[in-house]
Amino acid sequence: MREPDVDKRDETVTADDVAKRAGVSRWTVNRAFKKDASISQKSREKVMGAAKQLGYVPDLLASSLASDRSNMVCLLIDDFANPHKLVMLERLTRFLRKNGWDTLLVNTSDEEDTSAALLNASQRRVDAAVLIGSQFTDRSLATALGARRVRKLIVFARTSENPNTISICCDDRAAMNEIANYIIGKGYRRPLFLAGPQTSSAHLGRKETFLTKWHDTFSTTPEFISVARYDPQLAYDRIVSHFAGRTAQEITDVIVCENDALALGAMDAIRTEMGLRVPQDIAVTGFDDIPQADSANYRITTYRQPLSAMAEGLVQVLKGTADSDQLCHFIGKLVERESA
Amino acid sequence: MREPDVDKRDETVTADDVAKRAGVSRWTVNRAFKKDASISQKSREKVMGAAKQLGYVPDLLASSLASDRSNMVCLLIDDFANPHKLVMLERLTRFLRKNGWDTLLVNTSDEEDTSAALLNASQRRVDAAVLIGSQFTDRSLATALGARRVRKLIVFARTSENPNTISICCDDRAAMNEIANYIIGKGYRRPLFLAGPQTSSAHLGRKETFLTKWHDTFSTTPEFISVARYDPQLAYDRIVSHFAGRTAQEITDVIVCENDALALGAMDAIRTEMGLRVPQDIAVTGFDDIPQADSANYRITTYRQPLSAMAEGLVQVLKGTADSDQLCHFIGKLVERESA
DNA sequence: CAGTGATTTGCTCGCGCGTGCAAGAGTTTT
DNA sequence: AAAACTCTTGCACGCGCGAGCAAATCACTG
Repeated sequence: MREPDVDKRDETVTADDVAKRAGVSRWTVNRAFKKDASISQKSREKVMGAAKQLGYVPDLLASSLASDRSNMVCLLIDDFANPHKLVMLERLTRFLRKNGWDTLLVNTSDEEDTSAALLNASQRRVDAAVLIGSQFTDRSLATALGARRVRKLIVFARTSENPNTISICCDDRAAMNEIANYIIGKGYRRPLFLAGPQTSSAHLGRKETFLTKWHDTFSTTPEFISVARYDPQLAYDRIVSHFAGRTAQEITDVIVCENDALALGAMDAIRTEMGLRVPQDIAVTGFDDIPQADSANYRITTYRQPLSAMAEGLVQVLKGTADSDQLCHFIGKLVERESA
Repeated sequence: MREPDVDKRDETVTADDVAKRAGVSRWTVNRAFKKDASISQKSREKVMGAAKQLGYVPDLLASSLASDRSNMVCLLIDDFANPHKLVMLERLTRFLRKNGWDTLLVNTSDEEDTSAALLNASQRRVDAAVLIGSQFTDRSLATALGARRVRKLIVFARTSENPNTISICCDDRAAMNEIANYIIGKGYRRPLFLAGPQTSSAHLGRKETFLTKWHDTFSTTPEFISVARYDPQLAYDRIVSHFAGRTAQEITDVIVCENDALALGAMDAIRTEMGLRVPQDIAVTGFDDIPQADSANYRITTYRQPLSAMAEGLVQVLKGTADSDQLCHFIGKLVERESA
């Protein structure tokens, strides 16, 4: 059996059409499509039958306009060189969709300011805007908040000092301390910290935590360098230039990277450009546990954020059932591999 | 100076409010925000002034409902293990946004069928749905077309036999022939083709083209193997199992991969698991020119699709100004590196 | 300054559905 | 069997804006 009334599909079929066919009112039709609506089993079946015949589905645009809830969230991202973003996108879209939210993806790498993008999102009445990029300064966040009708501004996988935003992230301090302890336990004593953009407070968190921890333990502050983007290529170049003309393995015995994207570049530089071995000559650690970190070529010792739990946290924030104390204290897991 | 009337921002400000303040009608207000509307310079300035004071921006939701144009396109993706997707997402979102379209990202890796996702997209009245995943069979496309109100169904970076879809892709046949010629010219004579999911007609195109070309030249048909997803890890495992217990370099001198995602895994397998060198023992070619292909560790000889031109083509399709003959014949560029 | 055409402005009606209430139907209690 | 419920259904009104037309205004010309 094929769908009946196939010819009708060109014109938009509204709840009124279904109502006429099912012999009920339009409101009963729309009730039939609401999960917890007050409607009898009998008329729901009548409606659903008619709806299927006509190929009716509720119009979410009209629904959003009328109810002032769009069931869309806007994801702002500016950091497409970092493979971890693909993982985050996969996880977030899946969890959001499973819970009834659609995802609006906005590329903010072009925008000088995120506020334009946020303004645009607000024009669509998104229920929330989620920042998962890296270049958002707290200042730009502040101005961005000028764009209202964005009910919730959420910073994902990063801490934010801005009191008007909700931050969902793992406990970076605990995580970095765990990495530091691991490194110390392994006997490394001449670390180099490779950081990302200095505008990001996340990296401030990780870098500061590591440097502080090290200082507390050995009373010396390790060297650190940074790159402008979380981009393996930039990390590669930076490592090369940092060690140019020096005997790297005598200066440094481990490179602690702010995340795996940087670690990839660092490892490539160590092996290909400098001709050294990881971890024998110089060890490397990362953060995020991206898929490549587990590949045969890299095998990076890293820290896995509990992305699914964090995505679940985001859903709870959207539902308004979140426990705000827990949102910034997700606990991940150190993944020990061969790179350190 | 900070924004005046800050206190007003909590309530939604509509065109009516602006109209009252500017001393014009509501329709004049909305005209002021339309690029090519018939409105005098003077009243536009009046309106814009009032709008800025009140913090007004047009509501795209209401606009979409009234005009039946949402200015949204839906991107369907199921292939998050392929790093190339991140590049595509970056490019597409940027071009779309620059031309006035917002992007709805739908993760279809969970869905048994894409039609559910398409149905959902249609409920949002997207102007077009763009398939950039890999698992869409032409059969599923056919059933997916049952979900109407999706004005345009576009298959991006892949050919499609379905006449109801618009396919935007580079000329795979020309590209693969170029790769084949390159390989032949380099003197390789024992190729192995590593393909992706057999449901994808794109891979059919590339694989078939290569095998046919080879047969035409040497009257022998090379061996080929395949994996279920464009995932480096799967490619790694497949290559390992394929050569298990055999002296690989005697069987094969080049592995032609359907894309870079597979090439990454293949190279890792050759070097790490089999202890061989690329390209001296076994060469490798890819397709897509993902960022990692250019990294010091891989240096993959590959084929770069003209993504920006293709994204521009998508925009033209949306605008209705596309030259349909050209949509499937974008020409890319062979990028010669050290892997073959 | 009336007359003509070009431009600008206002307006009616509708996009498809949600909210909240009141009327109707169905069920239980005494 | 009437009263007292509960559940279900229908409805007026509104969400914010757009298409298309009619009225109003403007810019010239002779």
